[in-house]
Amino acid sequence: MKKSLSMKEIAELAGVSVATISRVMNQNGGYSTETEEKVRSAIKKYNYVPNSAAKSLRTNRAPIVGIIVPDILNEYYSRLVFELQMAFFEEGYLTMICNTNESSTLEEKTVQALIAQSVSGLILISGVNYQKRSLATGIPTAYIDRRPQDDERGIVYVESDNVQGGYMATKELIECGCTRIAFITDMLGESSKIGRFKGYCNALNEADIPIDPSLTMRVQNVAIDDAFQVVSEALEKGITFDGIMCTTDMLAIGATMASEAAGYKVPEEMKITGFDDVSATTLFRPSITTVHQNTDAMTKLVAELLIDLIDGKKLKEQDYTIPVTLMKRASTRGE
Amino acid sequence: MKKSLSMKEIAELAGVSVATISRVMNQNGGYSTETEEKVRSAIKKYNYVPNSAAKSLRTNRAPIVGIIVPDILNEYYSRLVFELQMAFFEEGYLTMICNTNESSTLEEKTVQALIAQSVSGLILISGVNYQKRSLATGIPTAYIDRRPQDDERGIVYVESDNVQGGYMATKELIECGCTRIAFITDMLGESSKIGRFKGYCNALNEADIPIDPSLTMRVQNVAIDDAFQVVSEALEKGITFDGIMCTTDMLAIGATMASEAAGYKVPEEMKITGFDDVSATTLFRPSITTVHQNTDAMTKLVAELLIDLIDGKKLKEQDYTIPVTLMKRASTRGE
DNA sequence: TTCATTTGCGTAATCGTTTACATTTTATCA
DNA sequence: TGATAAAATGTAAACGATTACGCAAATGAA
Repeated sequence: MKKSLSMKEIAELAGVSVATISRVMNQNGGYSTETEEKVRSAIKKYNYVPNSAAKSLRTNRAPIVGIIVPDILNEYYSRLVFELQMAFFEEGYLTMICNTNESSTLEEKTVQALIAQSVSGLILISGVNYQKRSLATGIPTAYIDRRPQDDERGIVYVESDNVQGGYMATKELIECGCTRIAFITDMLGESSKIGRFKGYCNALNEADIPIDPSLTMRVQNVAIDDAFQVVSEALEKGITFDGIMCTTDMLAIGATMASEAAGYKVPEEMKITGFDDVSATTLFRPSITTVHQNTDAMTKLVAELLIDLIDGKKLKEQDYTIPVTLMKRASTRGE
Repeated sequence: MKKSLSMKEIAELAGVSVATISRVMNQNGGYSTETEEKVRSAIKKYNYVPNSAAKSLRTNRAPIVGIIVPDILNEYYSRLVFELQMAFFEEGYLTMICNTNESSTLEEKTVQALIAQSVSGLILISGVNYQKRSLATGIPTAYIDRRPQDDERGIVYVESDNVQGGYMATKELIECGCTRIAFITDMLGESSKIGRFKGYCNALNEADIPIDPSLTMRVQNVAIDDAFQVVSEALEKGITFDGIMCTTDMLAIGATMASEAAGYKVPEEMKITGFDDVSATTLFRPSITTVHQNTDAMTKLVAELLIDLIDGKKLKEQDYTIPVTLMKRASTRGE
């Protein structure tokens, strides 16, 4: 284990003081071009790498941002994480990506651990307001995709226009001739899902279709099997509907499978929409009509906001909503 | 910004010295149960969180392991990363997951950055031997999935039995009646792909089928479109074959689409196998016969090995191969 | 030339831990 | 009871950076 040289040693080798090395490293000025040259060549020659623990200790901040994600196996979230990482790397930040598996206890532990690492900032996909719980006080924090339930507009938040997305998906079903439209979601606790439900209601109201509570179905996980089961049961029980709006693509795929298994042709006798536009929507037959979230815009924006926060800038706006796009495919319109 | 208390302050509040606090925190012994109780309650009461930068500075090691992954949007890799993260979290390590997008310059930068963070160890999915390049000297390192090309058995490495996997997939095609079997892969530079090719050759040899170089096709990326194109072209050119062994599932899906587009029925007239067993293989119709990698065993093992390395233990064995399983599905056998 | 500024650089305190060593307290035993 | 060993606790020096402060030399104005 060849330990790397410290600033002090480099200083001796370069014939200057540690202060000068530090100044050159951080380009703080207060040195001549001549000295700078001397220092730079010593740094290069001896391959000096500053000790970031010492730096963090002194400056009370590491060039790292923590990212809390509930389920990295979900393609939508892994896309978010991927883009976040790229955005931060370009700005000189490393990211610690932490998957919480939708477990709040694991999430809390992880946030603790990240804080202990004195990360510069936190990106959260979470329904918990840590600032309020005074866990993350003082650490710049921005939320994306999910808004904490107990938010009082104190947080920085970026989301898709879920209401609009829910509205567009439902309207597509109506336009394609559906008159009884079911709604499937996992827990309605997440703000994004609530928005989608609101959009669903808006579209129905606009078309003067009454909202039938028996057509709202809940599911434990956003998994194909869960949707399959709940749709199969509803159909068996004799509940009738000719369209299903699902709050995720996996639910839509499960719903399609169940409909077909029960003898309904999709899209002829049953039309279905998803949400997120993951790759499976075009791999699966019929391809799934879905709402595309502009993750690229979302992640770039939230990264920018967090960095502004870290740099101590005041934000004009704390709350952002990004437009979505409807992708019309076979599950509503056929090939 | 409410700064959290330091050990010194806690010490005063608890009426003991910093050394005692430290001893209790690290359970180093040398304190009475009574004192321990006093310390613990103060820690809890004032919500003390140790500063990890200071700790790292002193101990010269952060409880973090870096993970380099080439493409986190690839479900196989995201599964690997997910499991790695869980395994390390359980052992008290946080992970810094860094996606390199298959770019070697980005990869190098990232490794540099991780080292500067004084991570305790590195998990690499990479074809580059950083120890040899003396970039990562002294940092415990383990490779998974890809073996560095210039390896001289100096590294710790865990992989699937790719040769066996390639053999099983090809043999399945032969058993199902194929006589001219194509092979599609991306760059053959990666050790895993080379192994799969070797398995393919082994199976053909065993069945006395000559290896026809015109049946080996290369593709730029492991993307559906790339496979679609190369298979379509081959078919147009009049190259004949009745089976395709693909080195990833996405290639298999693309190959299937191309075959069907060219008028071949899968599996009746064209049989296809994939590799990795991602979820799309069962979503896609026909479902894809594929080789399942035991990622759970791989990640648990590599995490254990790296931690042993970090703890300074000697490893009995440096090189591990994990068995794979063939998942027989519709693309070779029909429904 | 003289005094005031500015510039360049070094000294040393500091961040919050760990830990070797010193010191005090308690336990053990003849 | 004393002497001695063992256990519990405290003191202070690191770790490697940043930075306030001070001093010397260079520059400029008069």
